[in-house]
Amino acid sequence: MAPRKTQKQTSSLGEREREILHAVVNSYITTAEPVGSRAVVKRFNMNLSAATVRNAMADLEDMGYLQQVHTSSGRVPTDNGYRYYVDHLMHVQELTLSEKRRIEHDFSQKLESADDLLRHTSHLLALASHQAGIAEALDTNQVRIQRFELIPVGRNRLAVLMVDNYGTVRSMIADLIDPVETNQLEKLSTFLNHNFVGTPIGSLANSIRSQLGEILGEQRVLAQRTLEVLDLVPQHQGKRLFLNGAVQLFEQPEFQRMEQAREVFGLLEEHDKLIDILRKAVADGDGRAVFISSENDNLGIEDIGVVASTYKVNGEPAGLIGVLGPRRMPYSKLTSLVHHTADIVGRFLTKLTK
Amino acid sequence: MAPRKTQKQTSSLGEREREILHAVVNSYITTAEPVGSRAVVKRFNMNLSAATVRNAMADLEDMGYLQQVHTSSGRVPTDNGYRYYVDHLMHVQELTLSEKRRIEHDFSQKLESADDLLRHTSHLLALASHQAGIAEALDTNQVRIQRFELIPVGRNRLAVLMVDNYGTVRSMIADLIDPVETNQLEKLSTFLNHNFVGTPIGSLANSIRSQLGEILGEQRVLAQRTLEVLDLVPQHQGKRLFLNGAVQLFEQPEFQRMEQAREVFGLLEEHDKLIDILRKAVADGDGRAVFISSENDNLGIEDIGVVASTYKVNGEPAGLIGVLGPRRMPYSKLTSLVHHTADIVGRFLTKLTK
DNA sequence: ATTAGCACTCGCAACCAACGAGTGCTAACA
DNA sequence: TGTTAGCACTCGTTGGTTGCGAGTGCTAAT
Repeated sequence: MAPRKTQKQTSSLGEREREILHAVVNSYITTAEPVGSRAVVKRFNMNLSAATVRNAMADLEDMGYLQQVHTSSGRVPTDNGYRYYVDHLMHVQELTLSEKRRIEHDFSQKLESADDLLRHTSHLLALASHQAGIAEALDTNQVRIQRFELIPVGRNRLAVLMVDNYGTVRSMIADLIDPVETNQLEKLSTFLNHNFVGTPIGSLANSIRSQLGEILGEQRVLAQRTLEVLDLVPQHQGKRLFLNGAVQLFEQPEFQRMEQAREVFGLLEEHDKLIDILRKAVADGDGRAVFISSENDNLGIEDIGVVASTYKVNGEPAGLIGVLGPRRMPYSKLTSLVHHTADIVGRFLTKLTK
Repeated sequence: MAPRKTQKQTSSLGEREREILHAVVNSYITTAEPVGSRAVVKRFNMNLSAATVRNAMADLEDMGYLQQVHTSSGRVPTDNGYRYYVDHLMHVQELTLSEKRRIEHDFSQKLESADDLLRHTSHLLALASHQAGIAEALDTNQVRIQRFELIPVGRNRLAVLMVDNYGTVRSMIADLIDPVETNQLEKLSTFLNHNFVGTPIGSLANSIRSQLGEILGEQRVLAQRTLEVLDLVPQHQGKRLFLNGAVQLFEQPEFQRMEQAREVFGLLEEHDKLIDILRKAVADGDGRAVFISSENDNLGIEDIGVVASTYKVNGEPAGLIGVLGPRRMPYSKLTSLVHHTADIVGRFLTKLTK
């Protein structure tokens, strides 16, 4: 057992400090108001006087975990405060069994396609968290072509069909100049199935471009046109991100000021940045993480928090989901919600793959 | 020529009143501030005294075209005022040739699929109008099946392919219990192509359900499963609405107050309501219209305006586009922007159909 | 019919005082 | 030596007062 600390230090916290920091963050998370020493002893009926707490809070401020919005008003957690809270203090609040059941049930209804499932996920997260719910579409390296089919349609047109390992069919139509000849078609089809089955959708275009030479000699026009069409695949992937429940952020007191609100909504429209944030949140650690506002960020957004988690398909990381809200978020509930949801999403997606 | 009016009347406006109403609305549209009598004579240097204008404005208020936000402050247009302005007063500000060119050019880049085109439209509208841009997806009755293809995939799976008259291919996969027999497949395929080609996508499900009996006897299992899959088509249509540029609304002074902003953003998330509004706007008239806030609306939203237009494919109305912003909008520019864009969208979509 | 003049209204910003929540510090206490 | 009570002080918030200015409606003169 470590010797009891009696000296204040800037590096690590004593039991009392931890307790008080915990109380402050908790209180602030629920009330959104700066919390003073008296409030702490009352709400958490500690066996301490306000003055003692006051001293401890002053220390916590010195150490950078708390912050005064102005001289002589209650304290508010800093980024570091949240960070410490999330990492060491909070009791993760597991979902109840019935909540888990409901989520599970919710998903079992929605097994059509991976996209639908993920769209639904963002919806569910928004609903359950009262924050903005985010779900990234499947990583394009996770989605692999399983089979090509070429089908003549009408006279001069060719339907190119790709079935992926999630059972989704992508299809597009190529306009040809000359009518299709069946034996050429078969050759091309064999060629595609032989060389590109198993290729991740994300790298299909490059993959094909690099092997273009091999085939061009023989069946120039047909092949050329077909490959041009295949080149378009990635765009046809559709949106990479599903987002839901943004309006709920208006409820939060921190977004009552227009500036803030505008910033956040601006961010929410920039899907690339959003994904970056999720990715950054999850970068270190075990793929489940909390991101707090301006922790080493480069974007001008203050005062947001994110809880994110990677979902895995067949054991492989395949995408991200999460919720976004004000920095002051009920992390203790949200982490379990998000992580558990990620697990379920992963399981159902895995079930979809063949 | 009608005899000059010398008497005030509540029914129709004299030349002076019209002029002044025009001035007030114009001024308010650009400045967003209540406009007083003096401001009118100054900004539009009329040969009248403020007092005279004052009287006229009082009359206009009696007639319900103007409104005072409080006793003794400038006037603001009422719904009726906007309505009169839009219908009788404003000079539609045609797009310049270069603007038209740019729009046209913009579209010619995006000829992939109808959905892409419409997504792009909402984007373009948002950009050009500085309001929220909206584009409804193609009417499901406009999209007609042109050809079915059934393709065995692997062992027990069947890909169902539908090409529509826009060249878009819809495809889904049915899991079968028994391996596919080729001759059954051909029969089913012929049946589908014979009976359902030309059916609008929107009514396909019903159409098929009603003719289910005819086929079941012969090839029960295969047919059943296939039709089940086809039943899902409408959901696979994806979102019915494309929306863009909502953030820009934050710039508008009328949405600085949180209440308003929240209301509008709430509305923007309810795509069904949005479509209703567009539809209502366009219901009467020639399919091009302006909708002003609470004109006979049932939803609790105040203070919005909409400019909408129907786009036609092969002469048939096929969907709606429009912009949404505060009631105080530069209608004279926006109407031409929206209507012209609708024309172009229609033309390009028509080009897509085969 | 139009205009000038004038008293009046009302929102808005500035200022002020009172209040109260909360602090830091000091001195007393266990 | 850590804890507590007491107290003076800070600072945001609230509510009331005031003055200003934009704009009006009305009346009387043109």
